[in-house]
Formats: sequence, structure tokens, C-alpha cells
Amino acid sequence: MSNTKVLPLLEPAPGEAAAPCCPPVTERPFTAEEAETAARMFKALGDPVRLRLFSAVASHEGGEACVCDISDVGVSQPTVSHHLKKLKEAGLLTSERRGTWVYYRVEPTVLAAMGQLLIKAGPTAA
Amino acid sequence: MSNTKVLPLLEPAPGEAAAPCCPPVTERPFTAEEAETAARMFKALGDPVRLRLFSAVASHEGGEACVCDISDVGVSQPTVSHHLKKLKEAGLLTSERRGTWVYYRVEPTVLAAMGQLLIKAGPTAA
DNA sequence: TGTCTATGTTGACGCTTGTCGATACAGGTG
DNA sequence: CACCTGTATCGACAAGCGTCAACATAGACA
Repeated sequence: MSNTKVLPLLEPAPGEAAAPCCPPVTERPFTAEEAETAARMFKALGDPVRLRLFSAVASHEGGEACVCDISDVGVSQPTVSHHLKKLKEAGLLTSERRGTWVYYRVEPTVLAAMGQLLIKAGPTAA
Repeated sequence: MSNTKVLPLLEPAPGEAAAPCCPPVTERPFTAEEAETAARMFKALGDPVRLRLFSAVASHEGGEACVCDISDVGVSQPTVSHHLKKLKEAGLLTSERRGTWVYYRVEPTVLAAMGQLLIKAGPTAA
């Protein structure tokens, strides 16, 4: 709301695995600060409509999709826009306007970072 | 509330990697049903207090912890109980009473399942 | 039995969130 | 310029959620 507050989650060394905000959940109890940060990401994926939108973008060709390509999720256009904004504010998506259309793209390091938060390590995704 | 409705997420073939509810988000757009199921898990981790509790259990010796070991998260005891219930309902934790204390344990396949939902594949965790 | 500790449940409160219709803005086309 | 399409914002509403104090329940122990 206030503004587009993107989370300071990741400092992705290029070509390197993502550096998540927090250690794996199994390593040690999260501090309040870590939990605040990580929970914001999980929360963003905690709505079915948002998860569908996110998955639609993530699975789209080139990891990016026009809003018009993914907005068929059973809610009104303003609601789609609202959810995409939330995903953007959570640092999961970025957007770029190209002519008439707006394209959303998955923040590439985010998937690996969140994944590594749950399991010890893993490939940089596909 | 109604009852302890555990999600029918996983059919873990013993000794085998977890079978998540859904394909990786990058594979194809989630259906409404898949999104509903997966979002319930993410939502459960989308609260800072719950995430701290979950991490506290997950990182505790043996993957299980007494409530008394983890309830120092800055909220009242009923609130802790409430959040643990939510995590249980989401299928992320199980609980067992042993004498005076109640022990919570991480549903072992869940971490791998959620992780593989974000990245293509990974180790069975540590 | 009674009492103490540990945990769960209930009921209420305020805040947040998901949703929509109406409207505004951006960019293309004629 | 006017008009149309795609997307974002606004304002309002209902529902959900996190929180607490008060109370209830379960087990240990004397």
C-alpha cells in the first residue's frame, strides 16, 4: 500500500546459488526478525489465487508472462491486479511495461532461496 | 474447530522422496485445486509466530519438541496453542502427549514436499 | 481426594485481507 | 484529436485472522 516495498532478501552472487534470508528451518530456531522476513514470502504464496498467478508466471515461457496470459483465475481484473501487486511487494515478481501490455517475471533467485529454506540444499532450479 | 482436518498431501513411500501434492510451480500453472492445497501449507508458514514455532520444532533435537521448549516467542500461551493447532491442521506438525507434556513433531515428508514445490528436486533433507 | 502444573478451548476484540464496481491512467490506432 | 483496450487505483464491504483473558481439561503427585 504505502509503497512498493521490496524485501531485502537476496544478494545473489551471479552464477551462484541464492543466498536466502535465513538458514534452513531445521538448522536452528528462527529469530523474530528472520521469521518476519521469511513469513512475508510464505504469506504471499498463501493465497490460492496468488499461488495460481505465481505458478502461471513461473511456468510460462521464459519465466515471464503478460497479465492477459494469466488473468483467467476466476476473479475480477482488479483483484488480479491487486494480487500481482502483493507478489511484487513480497519480492517474488517483477513487472515491466512493454507497449500496451505489462509483463510479470519471477524473481529468479527467490525460488531457490525459499526452497533452501525448507530443505538443506538443492539445485538452482531448472 | 470442526476437527483436526489434516491435509491429504503425501503418500510417502517409505524410504522414498516425498510425493508432493503438486508439481513444481515452474512446471505448469497450478489448477485451482492444487493451488488450494498448496496455499494452505504456505499460509500456515505465513505468520511470523507460526514460522518461529515451526522452526523451533524442526530444529529441535530429534525433530520434536515439548511446547514448554518452544513457547518463548513473545505471545501468550493460548496464542501459542492456537498457532500450533493451525500448523497441525495444515499437516505440518503432529502432536503426542507424553505424561504431563505435549510434544510436537515435524511431519517428516512435508519439508521435502514443499521444497520440491519450489525447486525442481532436492535431497530428502537432513 | 485435592492441588499443582502444562496445555487446550472459548469468546470477544480490532486489524487485516480478499473481493468487487467504479474510475483513472497508459498506450496504441484511426 | 477521439476512441478503444489493457492495467492500476480507489472506496467500500464482509470475512478471516491474531491476540488476549478467562476458563476448562489432563496428568502427576501427595
